[in-house]
Amino acid sequence: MAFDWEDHKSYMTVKRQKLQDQLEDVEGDGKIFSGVTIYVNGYTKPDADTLKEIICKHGGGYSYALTSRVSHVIATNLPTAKIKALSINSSKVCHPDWILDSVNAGSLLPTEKYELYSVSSKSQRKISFSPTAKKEAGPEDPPTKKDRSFVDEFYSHSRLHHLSTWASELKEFTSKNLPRAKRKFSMLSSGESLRRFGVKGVVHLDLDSFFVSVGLRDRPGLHGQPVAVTHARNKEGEADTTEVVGVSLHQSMSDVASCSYEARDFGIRNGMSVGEAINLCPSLTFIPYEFEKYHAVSQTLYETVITYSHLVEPVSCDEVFIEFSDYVTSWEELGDIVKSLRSEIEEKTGCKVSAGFSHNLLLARLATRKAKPNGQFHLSEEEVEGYLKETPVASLPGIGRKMKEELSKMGVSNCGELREVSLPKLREVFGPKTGYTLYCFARGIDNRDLTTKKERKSISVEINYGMRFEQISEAESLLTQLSEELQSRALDTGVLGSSISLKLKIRQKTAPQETKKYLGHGRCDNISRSQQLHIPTNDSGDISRVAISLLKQLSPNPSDIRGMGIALNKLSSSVKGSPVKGGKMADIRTLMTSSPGKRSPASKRSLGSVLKSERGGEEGASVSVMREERVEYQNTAAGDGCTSFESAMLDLPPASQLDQSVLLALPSDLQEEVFDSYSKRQDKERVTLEPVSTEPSLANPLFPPSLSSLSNGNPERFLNETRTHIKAWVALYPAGPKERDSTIFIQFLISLIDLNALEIPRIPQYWGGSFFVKFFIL
DNA sequence: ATCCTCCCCTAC
DNA sequence: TAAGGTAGGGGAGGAT
Ligand SMILES: Nc1ccn([C@H]2C[C@H](O)[C@@H](COP(=O)(O)OP(=O)(O)OP(=O)(O)O)O2)c(=O)n1
Ligand SMILES: [Mg+2]
Repeated sequence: MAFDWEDHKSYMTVKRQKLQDQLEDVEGDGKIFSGVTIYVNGYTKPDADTLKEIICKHGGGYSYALTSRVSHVIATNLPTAKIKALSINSSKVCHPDWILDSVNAGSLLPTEKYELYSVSSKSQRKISFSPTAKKEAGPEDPPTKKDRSFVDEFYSHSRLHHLSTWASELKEFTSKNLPRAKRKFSMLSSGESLRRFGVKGVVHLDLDSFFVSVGLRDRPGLHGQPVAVTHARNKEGEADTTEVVGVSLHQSMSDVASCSYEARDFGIRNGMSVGEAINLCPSLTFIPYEFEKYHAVSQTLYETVITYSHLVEPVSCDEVFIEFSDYVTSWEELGDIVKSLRSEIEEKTGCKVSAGFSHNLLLARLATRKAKPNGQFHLSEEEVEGYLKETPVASLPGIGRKMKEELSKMGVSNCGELREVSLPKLREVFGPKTGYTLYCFARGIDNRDLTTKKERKSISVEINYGMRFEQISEAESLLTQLSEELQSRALDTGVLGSSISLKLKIRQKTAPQETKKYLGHGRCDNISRSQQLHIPTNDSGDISRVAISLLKQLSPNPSDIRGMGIALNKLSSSVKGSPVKGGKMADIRTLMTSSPGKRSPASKRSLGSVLKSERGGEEGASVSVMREERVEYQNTAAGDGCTSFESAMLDLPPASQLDQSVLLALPSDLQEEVFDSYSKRQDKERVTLEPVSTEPSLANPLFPPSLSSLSNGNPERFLNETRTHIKAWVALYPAGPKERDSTIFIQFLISLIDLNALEIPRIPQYWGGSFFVKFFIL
């Protein structure tokens, strides 16, 4: 066999990388973080253990308690009050990125940009405390493994969670940095470039057995062997690891996240269980996850890629599309660029990359399959037909287990056979869109343009592992934790949701209590229900209130719950002054008549400093301050619609819109009350009040008040507090509130209904018309 | 037609 | 033990 230059080269690269790592280690020892001792507060990314490992490796100290030794507190997200409390003993409170970036930079970076209370700090997330760990973590109460919440613990070990998180991050990174990235090549005119043929040059990059490749950087002895990344452990080719359970590994249901190509020769595949894998290859070696390393490699991959083209479409942490149409004159030239791109990435990350390229996204992707491992392949226009003919349909993106099965029933297993099926037939079986896509893909046709940024449509949190409840209250408590996690993510991404949905996995009747996978979900039915809001939110209190209400509606048997998730849908932006795409300034009429769940208009304002000053010093102050940072309510500041107050009361919410779900959740006597007030109302004449001036109303920061600032559970206090707010609000207007302003109040009441805040004061007279009237007779 | 809700499927 | 998340495309079937 001829000398394999590629292999030799990669061997050298790895060797170099290894040397470099060792050098870094030597340099790092006692260097970067000498004199630095950190204390990690709460849940961070990376987690406390990882940070400890990093800091110690680079000469710093780690403390389990906030002692005087501590020079820096590390936290990802903290309420302002807590930051102040933590920083009193002159230690700085910094984001973990300070540590990561310092390591990357090879020197101690100034903390300035990473201090949580500084203006430039990247995010201010609220920490999610679990019910069991919500005690203040003070100096005498260091965080331990034990008081980490289930949610945090789970996520820190979940590969799929990391995969999703990184994908989101990289999408954000790309859309933010792509426009201002310094590029290696300058664009050609469309007369010179590939475009002169009316053709695109699309490259698809994908790291080879990503997790394994990263793991093997530090385990050169395992190169060329069947290796898999998994949580299950026995040997590792490393001496000190205990050979725990030779036999039990055969039954392990732990997933293989990634396996080497040598392992694939045995039939092992990503996603397989360890038990299956070891049966296929008893000599398979398992190595552990190293999430932070994967993260760093992904980051480097994307930093590198965006210097090659202004057209980059992120796919995942190890996969990306790049369009070169404007940078090359021929496919040969593109091939050379791809070669250098691949070696640059391998040089920087120590991981091998394969690349496929062709004239559209589909074919570039298919070409990558042929290129792997550690190669590149150009699928030319002439080759397409022949190549596709033998390509199994399951290789087409979007065709998975189910559709492959479905096609197989039709006698179709490769693209050549798929071509024989008529378009109408495909549409009949798979629906209009899917049918058409199949028709095109079978022919190598793909007219999609590469998209560099896509607007997020939803944000969600879910756990379908380890869910075992006896009481419904336990499930509710978990929903509360998930709500906090969701709030935290919504804050980070700057979104508000107008729709909240709850998703449950419920054990199937015939499925056994004990799942095959330890604490897995087993065979389940999925059920979901959503609730529209009139005012978008990112508040965990709002979210959990709605989620729990939805849970009650779905009324599952607590012991059958195997998974739960919450999603925010119909998103709008919470960033001040940032216009929402497609958003219109809402006039009163629009607001009054809009269905719940509609996107919020561009015009927004925060509760702002007035709310803060109004209640500063009161017990609820810190809550409202936090809320102020989170939620910015939409306003009715602009527009000239004139709807009478009376008609507003009559029109909103239309009976058809009054959320059935909320209604049904009420005791039946309350339901009747509500129906009653609706039916009475229809008989009434519509009364129009004084015409209202069309000038913009006084900016009103008092309404609506923060729900979480009101006394839930105590009807009398609730009412009184709300009255206080109304009085303060009215007092703002020398000549009394304009009609339009009262609509804000109406909106507020509606939102109370949305959020089930009114479920708490279970007093019939608060409901229906009398409820509204009561507020106005102050 | 088009929209909405509740799914199912797919990909990493 | 094991860490089965998450976003998006799209279909079925009903309401408008
Ligand atoms: N079921 C899966 C599939 C993938 N991954 C993770 C581990 C993989 O390393 C990474 C990238 O997925 P790929 O599909 O790109 O697979 P690999 O990179 O491992 O192999 P290759 O791309 O060479 O086929 O995502 C996972 O955890 N579980
Ligand atoms: Mg890969």
